[in-house]
Amino acid sequence: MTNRSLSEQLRSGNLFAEQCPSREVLKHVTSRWGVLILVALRDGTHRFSDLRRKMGGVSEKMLAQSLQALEYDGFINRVSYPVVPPHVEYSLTPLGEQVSDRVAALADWIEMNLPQVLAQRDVRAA
Amino acid sequence: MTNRSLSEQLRSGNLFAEQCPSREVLKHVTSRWGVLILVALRDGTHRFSDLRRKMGGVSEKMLAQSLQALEYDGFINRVSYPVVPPHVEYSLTPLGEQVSDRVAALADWIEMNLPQVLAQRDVRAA
DNA sequence: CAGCATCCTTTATGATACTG
DNA sequence: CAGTATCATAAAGGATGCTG
Repeated sequence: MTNRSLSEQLRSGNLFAEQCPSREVLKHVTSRWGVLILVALRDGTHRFSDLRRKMGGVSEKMLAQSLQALEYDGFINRVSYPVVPPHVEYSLTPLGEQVSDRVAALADWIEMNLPQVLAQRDVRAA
Repeated sequence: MTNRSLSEQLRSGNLFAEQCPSREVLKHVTSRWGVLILVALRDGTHRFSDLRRKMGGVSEKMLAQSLQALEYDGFINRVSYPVVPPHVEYSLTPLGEQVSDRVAALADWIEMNLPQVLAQRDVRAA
């Protein structure tokens, strides 16, 4: 018999291992702007400037950089139309939709439970 | 009639708003070590050094700092026993168990789908 | 053991200017 | 429009030494 649970047996990466590449993927997905990109793209395809307008506070540089990281991991598709002015569309890949489901579940929880969290802070501060 | 979906009506915070405090909560929860702490504590109460040993690569400083942020938000309990040498136990609060569920779902997805992600990278690099 | 304080290095992020 | 390049700053992270 084994001491490892089913989820442990199915696990191909290990976030608790210092050098595991899963940590880099986690970093991309949970990065400040990565989270917002993944959530925003659930509403469908977006252009660069649409995303930028939607996500309060991103600089062009960080948006481009975050998009590239997510594209690199295969979570988003980048389609460029060779017209002038340029037209580029970003969307979730099937793999991206899966992570996005999890990321959005977390993001939604935080948005909906923000009052409870802020209340907790006050309790502890008292 | 309304144009807002149910989830929008129930949303008390908005991560897309630049100054919304939900962004800080998200930062704590999705931070490099915050994620690992929340996942690790699902196995039950841990002492400081237990956590440190479990999480490959954390420094004392970062572990303490990350624990404080999560405690501040009310996600973890810190119980200190006034003995010598010191004995401190960390555990999830009910609120913490809820975020932890979402964080762990994301973490597990990444661990289990790491091969697919790495394969995607190769495809694009080719 | 469980930290905190300090100093130092590395990333992350931002502002600005420029280009196909 | 959709970026890239550069410069500058802030934040994250780490190493070391000290303490109740």
